[in-house]
Formats: sequence, structure tokens, C-alpha cells
Amino acid sequence: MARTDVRFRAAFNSLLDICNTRKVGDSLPSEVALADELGVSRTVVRAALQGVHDKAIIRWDGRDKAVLRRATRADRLSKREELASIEELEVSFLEWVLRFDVPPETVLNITQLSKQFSVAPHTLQEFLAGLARFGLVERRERGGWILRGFTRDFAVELSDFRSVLELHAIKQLVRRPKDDPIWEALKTLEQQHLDLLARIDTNFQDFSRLDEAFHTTINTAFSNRFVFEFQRVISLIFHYHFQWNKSDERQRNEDAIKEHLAYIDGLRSGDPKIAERAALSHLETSKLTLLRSLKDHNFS
Amino acid sequence: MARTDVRFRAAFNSLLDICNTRKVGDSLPSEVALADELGVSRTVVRAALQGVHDKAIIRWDGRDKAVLRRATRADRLSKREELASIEELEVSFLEWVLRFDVPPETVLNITQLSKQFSVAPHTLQEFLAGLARFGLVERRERGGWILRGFTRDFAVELSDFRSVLELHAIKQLVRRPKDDPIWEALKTLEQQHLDLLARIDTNFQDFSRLDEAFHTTINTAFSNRFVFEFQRVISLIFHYHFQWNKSDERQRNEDAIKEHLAYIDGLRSGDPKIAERAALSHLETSKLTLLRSLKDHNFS
DNA sequence: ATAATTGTTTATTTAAATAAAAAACTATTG
DNA sequence: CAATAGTTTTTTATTTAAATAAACAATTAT
Repeated sequence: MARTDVRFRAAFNSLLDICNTRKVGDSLPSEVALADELGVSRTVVRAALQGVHDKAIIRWDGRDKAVLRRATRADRLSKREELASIEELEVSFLEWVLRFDVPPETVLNITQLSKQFSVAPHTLQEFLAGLARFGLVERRERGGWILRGFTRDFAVELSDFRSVLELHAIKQLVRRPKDDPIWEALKTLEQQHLDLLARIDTNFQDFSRLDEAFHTTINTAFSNRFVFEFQRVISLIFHYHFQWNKSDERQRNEDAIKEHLAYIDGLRSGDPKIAERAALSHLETSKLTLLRSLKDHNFS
Repeated sequence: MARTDVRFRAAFNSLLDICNTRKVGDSLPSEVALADELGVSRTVVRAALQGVHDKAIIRWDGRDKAVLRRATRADRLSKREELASIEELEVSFLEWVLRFDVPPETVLNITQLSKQFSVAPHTLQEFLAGLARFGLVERRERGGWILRGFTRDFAVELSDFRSVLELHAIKQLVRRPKDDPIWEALKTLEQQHLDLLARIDTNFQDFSRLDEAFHTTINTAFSNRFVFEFQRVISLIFHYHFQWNKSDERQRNEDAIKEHLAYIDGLRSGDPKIAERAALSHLETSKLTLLRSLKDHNFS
């Protein structure tokens, strides 16, 4: 088989449902109407109609389509399990790289990895081509891919790049009028930070997700498709690294929460200088934490 | 045939050359040595050896490999034309989009385009997957790609993003010591600008390339792999747009040269404020030119 | 008539098949 | 026992054919 027939199978089963909403003897809508309802092309509808016709569930001759009998459970086609989407792949791939400290310059085996992540090989290929634009992987001279990997340089450059973008975002942000929705969003975030701080001893692990939400919110101030794309990858990398780095985690997260709160105050001040200082201070801590977590991994 | 055999054909012909450097009766090096010399795997070497053996050019039995006769022109395998590389594809694709003003939301036909650019369909697929990270193309719900296209928004966001990166680069640049090689590079660029200014009436079209070199040089100051990747795409887009925009070209380029010279002076001043002002002024002009060239295209 | 519907053909995408190449492993020879 | 050859396994790039979409032509019903 070339393309998968999940589409046909889904359409076939939905068609059975449609038949069962009618009484025996009733006629079915036109092919175009069915195609529209099922969200597939007429080709698929006709294939499905042929299927139910072959099973003697309907009579089908030209425009005459009438239900002959009720469809049973046994008539349904089994669903073949769907493969993971490219978004799920992104998460599991980065998780694999970061969690297992896959070393730099590792040769990536498409066949094996596509099995591991249960995606089609060409989906992985496509995904890697995208990552190559971020310099995370590279095409080898004669076919194949290598993981450029999570080196110290990579972490430094990633952090620097993140800082540049975020500092620009806050320059825009402080200028926003007081009735801009961003302030409401920040207020909510502030409250969430305070809540977490109150129960930090038991729930410190919730911080990783809050950190992600915080930086994402700030970066929306620089509404730019390029920033947006980067932000996704950056936050994934920071997110996982902070999650796997267990050393001193409670204290580290408590400190970060306090930095975030100072950061929010800085933004509220309306003074770009003050905001920038608070931001820089936090971004610098983040960078150091990232580097330290690398070191911990590499020498453990 | 699955993979192309260009590799084998090249190895075969090179092997003929190697045979001809020896006298009849001489023996050939080991398979590993040959593989190393030809830059291919032993599998290919053995296939090539089998080939020359079948043509009775060598005697081959285990370790015994001896030249039987000189190879002639007729023995050589014809080269099949190679497909374009992914770098060449990048250039021709963007040239196609920008030169022919392919409208936003155009559905891209992989089969047709891969023929047009003479690459394998999956090479194009992989290339588009990379571009998707820059938001230039997008995957459609049910297969296929669409060109998100060169809209006004895209141009604005691209220019803004470029400005952010470049302004950060110059912040680093002005701090560089006087013996840093960057100053020598800028001096050379300055001279090239002055030269072009002197013969602007006839050679104004050379500016596009000089502009590219200038901005690339400045951005090397922010030595960062992410910046580097972006820089490539950004400069391609600006390059082509300026090249196709013929309105007022001579004057426009003359003005830009003068801005570049002021920009260089600003950098030399060592004062971040002055440098930034000169840079911003030029970046703003660039942005407006880009937007105007869009408008010209869309309404012509 | 003509709008709606079906029948048929063509085009396109993409999963699987396949051949080329690389790499790993084993056996042999000097 | 080190170098070399023989063999097998693995992996990738390209081709192919199935699945789907879309376009076009023919037919039917109002």
C-alpha cells in the first residue's frame, strides 16, 4: 500500500453511522453532500459506498441509494493506529536528546528513530530538515544526519539569542497603554507565581511550566512570526533542561519565581531601564542554570 | 533504479585513470587504499573493479589485481547529469518566488516544481520543510504545501527582525578593540563603496552584492549560529528584491551607499548611540525600499 | 433549460518497495 | 597478527504505485 487508507476507513465507518440514522428503505444523500459531510473527496465517498454496497447494506445504482439493512458492529472496519504528528514528534525528539544526553556529533539513524518515535521515516526526515535551520542537526556529506548536539557553545548562543529577542520584546512591552490586555495577563501570571511561592516546598516542580508561560507571554509583545517560531524551540529546550536538572531544584525555582516577580514589577514601572535591568538579571540566571545543568549531565 | 549510480560511474572512471597511471602488468593497490583514494566505500570500489575486470582491463583474483591493457575513451562510462544541490535549490526557489511575484497562498505543486528546479521531489520536500521554520511556506491540512508568501506583513516582520539582530551586532561591534580584524574588513568595504560611488552612473547595479557583503560583515560581530542561519535567508530576500526593483534604482543605490558610509563612520566613532542612530536610519530606509518594491510589484 | 448529480479521467501526494552505497563483520593470506 | 579480501547487514535516495483530490464530461430530474 502506498498512502495509508485511514481516511477511507474513517469515511466507511462514518457512512455506516449515516446509514443507521435512517430507516431501512430510506435513500441516502448525493455523493457531493456525503463528501461534504464526511470531509473527504468524492473519490473516497464512492469507494466507501462501493464498500457498503458490496456488504449488501445499501442498494446502489446511479442516483438510487437506499438502505437495505442496519449496519452491525461486525460491518465496521478496524481503525489502524495513527502515527504521531509532527508536533508530537518535536516534543519526543527533543525530550530524547535532552533527557538521555545524546552526545554531539551522534549519527542519527532515520529508520531506527522513526520506529522509536513511531512515525513514518519521511516524517522524521522532514522534521530534521526543519531542525537543521536551527543548527541543531546537520546533513552529512553523503546522506544521513548528525546531531550537532547540545554543546556548551550551543547553549550560550541559544541563551544569547533568547536574550536579544526578549529584551527587544520588553522595550515594546513597557510602552503599552495601561488598558492593554498584556497587563491583565501579567497580573494573572503574578498571582500564579505568588500562589506557587506559597506552596513551593511541595509543588516546586510546577515551576517549569509556569516559566514557559511567563516567557511566552512576554515575547508576544514582539509580534513577529520569526520570533514566534524560535520561541517554541527555545522554550522546549529550556523547559526540558530545567526539568531534568534535579540539583538544588527547590531553591533554584524559588529564586527564579522571585526574579520573575521583580521582572513583572520592572515591566510595570514603565521605565525601560528598570525593566531591562530586571530582565537581564533573570536571563543571566537562566543562562547560568542552563550551563550548569549541562555540566552536571556531562560529568555525571 | 533506486539511488542514482553517479557515485559508481565517477569511481569507475577514476579507476580507469588510476589504471592508466600504471604500466601494463603492474598491480593495483588494495581495495581499502582505492576506496580511500576515490573517496567511496569498498562496496563501490569492488563494483568498479568488477566492471574493469569484465572489460578485461585488469586481471582480478583475490589480492592479485594487475593491469592487462590501457583503458581507452570508449571504456569510460558517460556521466549522468547531477541534480541540483539544496543550496542551489534555495537560490532558484527564492529567485522564482521573488522574480515572478508568486502570490501569497499559492499552492505549491511538488511534482511540477521538482521538475522545474531539476531536483528529486523529496529534496524539494525537505527544502520546504526547512522554509516552513521561517514561516515562508506552510503544510496544508491534507498534504501539499502553500506559499505563505511575500506579503506586506511578512516584509515588515522580516525587516524588524533583521533590525533587532543587526542593532545587537553593532552593540558588540563598537566595543571591539582597534586591532580587531573587523575594522580592517570595514575599511576594505568602505573603499569598495567609495569606488562604486565614483562610477555610480554606469555600475549602480553592482550595489546589491556590496550591500549583502556589508550587512553580512556587520552581523558576524554577533557570532551566533541562529543569527547566521537567518542572515542567509534575509540577505537572499533583500538581495533579490532590490535587484528586481528597477524604479529609481540609480538614485536609490547612491543614497544607500552614502548611508553605508555614514554607518561605517558611526561604528568607528565607538559611541553606541551614534552608531545605533546611523544604523537605524539605514535599516529604516531598507525597510521602506523593500515595502515600496512590494507595492510596485503588486500593482504593476 | 438548467441545476444537480453521477460517471470518468487526470493529477498529485505520499507510503512502501527497491537498488546503491556504506559499514560491519568474518575469513584468509603473507 | 596485521593487512587484505569476502560476505552480510544496515541505511539511505529514488522510484513506484496506492490513495486521494480535483477536474471534466455525461446524464438525470425538476
